[in-house]
Amino acid sequence: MVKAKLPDNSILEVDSSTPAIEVAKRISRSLAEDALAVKINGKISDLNTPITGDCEVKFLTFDDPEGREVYWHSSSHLMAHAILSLFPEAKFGVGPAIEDGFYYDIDINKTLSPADLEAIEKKMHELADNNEPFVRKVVQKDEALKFFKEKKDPYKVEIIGALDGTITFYSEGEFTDLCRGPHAPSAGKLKYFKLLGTSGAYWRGDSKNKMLQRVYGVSFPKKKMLDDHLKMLEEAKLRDHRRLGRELELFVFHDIAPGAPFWLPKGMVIFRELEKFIREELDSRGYLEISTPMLVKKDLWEQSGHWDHYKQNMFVLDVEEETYSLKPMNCPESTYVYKHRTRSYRDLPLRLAEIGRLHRNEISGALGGMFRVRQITMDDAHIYLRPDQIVDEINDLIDFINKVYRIFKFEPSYNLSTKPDDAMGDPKLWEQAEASLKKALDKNGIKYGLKEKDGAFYGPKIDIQIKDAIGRDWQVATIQLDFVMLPERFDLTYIDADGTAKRPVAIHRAIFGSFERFVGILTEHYAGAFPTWLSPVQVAVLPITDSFNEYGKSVVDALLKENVRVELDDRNEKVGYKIREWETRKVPYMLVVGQKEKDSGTVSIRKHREGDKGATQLAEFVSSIKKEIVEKT
RNA sequence: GCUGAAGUAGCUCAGCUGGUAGAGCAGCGGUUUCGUAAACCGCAGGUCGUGGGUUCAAAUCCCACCUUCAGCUCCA
Repeated sequence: MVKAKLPDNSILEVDSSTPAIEVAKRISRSLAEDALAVKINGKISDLNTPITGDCEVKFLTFDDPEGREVYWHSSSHLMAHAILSLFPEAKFGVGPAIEDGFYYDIDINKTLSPADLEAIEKKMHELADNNEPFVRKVVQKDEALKFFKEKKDPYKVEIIGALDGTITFYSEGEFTDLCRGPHAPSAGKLKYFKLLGTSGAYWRGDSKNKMLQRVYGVSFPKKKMLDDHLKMLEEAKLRDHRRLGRELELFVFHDIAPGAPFWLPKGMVIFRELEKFIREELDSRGYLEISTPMLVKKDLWEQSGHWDHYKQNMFVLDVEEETYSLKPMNCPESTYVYKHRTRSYRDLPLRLAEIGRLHRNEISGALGGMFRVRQITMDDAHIYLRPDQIVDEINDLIDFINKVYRIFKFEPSYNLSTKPDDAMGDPKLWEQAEASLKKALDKNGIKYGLKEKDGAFYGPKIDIQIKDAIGRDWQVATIQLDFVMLPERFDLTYIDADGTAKRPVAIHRAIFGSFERFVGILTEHYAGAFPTWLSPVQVAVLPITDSFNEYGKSVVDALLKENVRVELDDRNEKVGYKIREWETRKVPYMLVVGQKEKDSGTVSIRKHREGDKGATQLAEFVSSIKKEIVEKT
């Protein structure tokens, strides 16, 4: 008998060599039904893996991220099986589970059409109905090579050639694939699939290699889960900022300037509100705003190192015998502000903020709406400080970042990236800096992920991700410590209390990242229905007929006096028509005015998506909307 | 940059195998004066992404370029 310890700390005694699935059956029938794989002492294995000694056992279902991975991985095998039975000449690359589903890279002399995908999907259902088990088999390397050489599958042969140790095959029905596993017990567990599309992908991600076709799919054990997932994808499409940006007249793109938006008046209102907000915060937190030249000689970039490492992303131009570049980053030039006079330890931290226009020559294929542009406006800052000031400063930055994101109802999550192998600078400084970052995160009670060796060569960093209204993650803010790039390369010093010159540390940080990208994210996050403080038009006043235009005008004037962004809709249209239009423009408040309102000095409030809220005294509405704007709720 | 798909009116789209463009919405002009998501009538609007080629004839076929979209990082 051996003891299996379950996640709830209970112990189950079973005969040695009992397959894990039998343990699941003893726990509950539904668990045995839902289980996809098992984690034995932390190692994920197939359900029929025998339990040979005392161990901790956890069964993985679709509810566990690791269970989903198994599910999707098995689905990708099932898809490969279906593809092979429809297209026997297909050769296979790799087919892993990914964050939201799975894919398989295939080599086939035909571009797969949507109709092909449907056929594959149908075949997958047939194969799933056969409910063949996934069978694991350990094979010798030469045996494995022989198998795939006979199948004339060069990709698998290449993979096996690079493998050491145990090689395993998995078979499901007549389909056998090289695979580390583990897999779901049988194909029948795989119920609802949707193949989402195809794209090109180079073998091993290298553009020198042949391009394979990557088929993407997603699968779920319950129909509702698949439906919900597809609905979410639809929802994301409806929220597409490129479409909303045009419809709501925020910004447009034109062939004449690829990768750069034309900000329309309404979009510019949002831009300016964000700028105003961030400037108020900067002012209250001791930042000093600067503005540095956009066009500078290449000498600057040679000194900073960008000329060697970043030149392909820079716009370079020749002006009167000299080579210039549009700045792709603000950091090097901020050192000129630092250095324009001798700095004392009393000046530190010196927080230099710059809301600067940057130009980066992104390769054409990478451009995409506001998310990837060639011209960006960054809410950048460079903070110069003494090493002993790091903890306090990071602490303030975390507070700053949390405050900003709370306003937008984003959930931030933090990742700390530590010293990479090719790091520069004093190892002691690195140690101290990483400890400072950890201390600041802990002090704020922040749970964070650790990305070992993922820091920049010049210092460790904290990256902040946010989760939007439909659960998507975005990388936005960053806090990077820098001992080398700015301090060393630009030979920055301050005079310490003892009269000697010392080297400061620099912090690069951004909170929105870029205004362009951030406005794109906000547009999708709010699905275009911006909160009142950001909304380009905050109130629309709708007189019922033109005999109330005058009263409407007086309402507009009262709001204008309080700096509310208001428009009077005095067109010759029925009120239903006006309401429909302002609803589609996602304006937060509509004020309907007619005889009743005129007589009583009131307005009838209609809130976006909520409908009629009844009549209120004008003065009361003015003070409540002002409160809402000031509090950014 | 690479692979694939696409580009027709401000927007969404129709226009089959070649015979020189059409709808809805938006816009403009009128009629209507109306109480919470679309009143009615009329008008105007396009070098069919750009350039070249084939043809008696090209939105349609061919080539090049531009732009956009999906992907090119997830590693049996």
